[in-house]
Amino acid sequence: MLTNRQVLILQVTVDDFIETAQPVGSRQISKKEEVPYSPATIRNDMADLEDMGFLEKTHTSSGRIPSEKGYRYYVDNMLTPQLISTDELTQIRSVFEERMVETEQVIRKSAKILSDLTSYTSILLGLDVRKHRVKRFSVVPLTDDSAVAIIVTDSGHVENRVFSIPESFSSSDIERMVNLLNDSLVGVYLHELQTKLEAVTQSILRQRLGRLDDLVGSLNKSMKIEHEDKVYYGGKMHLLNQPEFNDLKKARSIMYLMDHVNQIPGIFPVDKKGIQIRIGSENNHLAMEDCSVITASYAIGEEQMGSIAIIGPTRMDYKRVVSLLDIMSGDLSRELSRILLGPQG
Amino acid sequence: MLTNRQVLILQVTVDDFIETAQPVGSRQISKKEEVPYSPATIRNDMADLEDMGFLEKTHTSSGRIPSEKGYRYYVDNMLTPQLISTDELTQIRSVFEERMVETEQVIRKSAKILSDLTSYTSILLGLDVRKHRVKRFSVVPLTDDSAVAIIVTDSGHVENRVFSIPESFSSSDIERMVNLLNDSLVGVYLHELQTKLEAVTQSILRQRLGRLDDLVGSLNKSMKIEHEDKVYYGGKMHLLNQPEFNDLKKARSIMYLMDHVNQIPGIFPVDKKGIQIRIGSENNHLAMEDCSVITASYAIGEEQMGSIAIIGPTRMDYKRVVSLLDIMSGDLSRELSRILLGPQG
DNA sequence: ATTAGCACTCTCAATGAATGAGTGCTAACA
DNA sequence: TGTTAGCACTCATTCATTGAGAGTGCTAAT
Repeated sequence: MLTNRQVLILQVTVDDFIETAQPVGSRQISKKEEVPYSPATIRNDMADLEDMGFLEKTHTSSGRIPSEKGYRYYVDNMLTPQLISTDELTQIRSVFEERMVETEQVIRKSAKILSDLTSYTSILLGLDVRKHRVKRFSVVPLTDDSAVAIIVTDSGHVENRVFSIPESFSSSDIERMVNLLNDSLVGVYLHELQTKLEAVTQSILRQRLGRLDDLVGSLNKSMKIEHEDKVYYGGKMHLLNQPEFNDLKKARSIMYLMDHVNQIPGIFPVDKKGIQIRIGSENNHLAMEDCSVITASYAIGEEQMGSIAIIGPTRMDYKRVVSLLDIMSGDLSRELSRILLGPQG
Repeated sequence: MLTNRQVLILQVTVDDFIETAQPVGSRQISKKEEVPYSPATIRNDMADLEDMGFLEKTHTSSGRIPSEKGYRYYVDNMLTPQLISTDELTQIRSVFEERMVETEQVIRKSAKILSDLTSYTSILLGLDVRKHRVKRFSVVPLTDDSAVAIIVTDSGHVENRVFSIPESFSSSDIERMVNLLNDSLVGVYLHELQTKLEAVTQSILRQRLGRLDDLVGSLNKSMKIEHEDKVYYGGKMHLLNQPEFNDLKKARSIMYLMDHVNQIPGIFPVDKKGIQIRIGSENNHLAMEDCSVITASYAIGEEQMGSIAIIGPTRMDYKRVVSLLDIMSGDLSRELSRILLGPQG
């Protein structure tokens, strides 16, 4: 159990280190107004805090820096929400004021402003494409043996694929297929599309509707290309400005990671509601050892749709980032709901 | 005018520096088989080459490195095409063997293999979207007051925009607009779309076709969002592995540049046919001072469509890169032509 | 025209001393 | 008994110095 004084000293230490990125010494802490103790007293407590694993030293006679456990304690127990200046609030709101119609545009702008305000890197995991439903299916022939299939979803998202047309299919065949598919695909979730298409093929075979199954099969094949979820970044470079990434090797591996976020599953906690904080090794990835990730989810109507994250050094300004993310995820949810569900929704 | 010996020495110097990234000394050159001169002789010639601006010293008593002028001479006069190993050739060909149907997929893969083979960063500027022609225009209503407009081009590219429907337009109104637009837009180049849409609005007004001009106006507004050309990268990280970017500041600015290529016009010579080489400051951009860019264009049928570029340090392996780009641009043109024009084209 | 020889210059890595921030411990103090 | 002052000690950092090595420029010999 920590004494009150120890809690105070831990808090001041973390705050100071977050601000300066330098190991914090006892003398420095003692100088602060809110700490009425002498350096010697503070030294004793710091030694205890180190024994308990909340603080670390970089070398035998250096000041202390917070350990992951220290950050964890700080985040769990000391996070008083920070006031965001009205100036910055209006800056956020201004993004949403010019009524946009494109969800992608909204997300892009949000990523930008978030990284600008925090000086960290923001990552927005786009609308989870699988949760969209087919609104309309259509086909546009290109050449004799190829055509584009287009699927519009209820959220205005458009998926398209080129597929090849097996020989000897006339345009009326294609028209028949489009009608057939519109009948059976509308309302289907995108992630069910594959299965559904195969079911249609089967039913065609059963009903002996000519060789139409060939056509659907070809379409199905080109649909197999998986739709990866889009990832939007803001301020990738900000991370490189953090002093902890002065080491070129670290900088390289973190940049590499950023470029491959979508290939590495589970880097960001997507499903959970509310605000998540992962500190250092909690991210389960070597390159992220010195990073923390703060994630908030956003929703459309009642449905969780994606997440919005800030990635910064473990030494990041948790108070501020949490407050900003909180505001932003709310605004984003509202704006996207307006676009996709209409102003009444 | 350079003597034969000077030319030889310049060539050997550049080759050696490209290989080792270390300043080249007279002794080192004299050791090579193809150079039958003593270090002292070579020193004299090197001093002359320096006076003429082909070589530089990093400090008073270091070996020489090529200047930009030196590279330029090397590139213009000494580029014997390098033999690409059959091993690597098959590697390239294998990309194109699995008959793909999506142009984007082809381009993506090409970017990847190009960066893998060169260890530099590859950049493929996608099909110039403006050169595509409208094949079909259609609209899918989403809610009472919004809809998606979809334009399919003759190359299978799909552009889509959400636009808002002014109040009191029925679905039959929309249908009328779609018919109207299909009549007048099919065959139009994408870059003419704006002007064309305005012309249509005018003609609607003249013909007093109800308030349909409002609807077209709203559509036109959302079309204004410019279609930026897509940029595909391969091996962004490779550049960071080059010793010249060990300097964090340089690394940062080059990474920054890469992320904003599409915002900075003219970084890559797009229009020119054949192979272009830009060395260092010829790129007209501070962050690219230490980089060279080699560009090749690719075509579909007879039409120039985009470019394929390698960006590396000025000290890059020009011979090899030029040869690879040459092969690649040919293969890419052929493959894209096959996809978009059909096997006969 | 080419080369050997030599003095000279500059970088780089290693060494070591001075500095300073910070700790741990002990003894004094309230 | 909890807090503090004092002091010896540790370690990183900075700076100047030094020697080795690589390379040049010049001059004189071939």
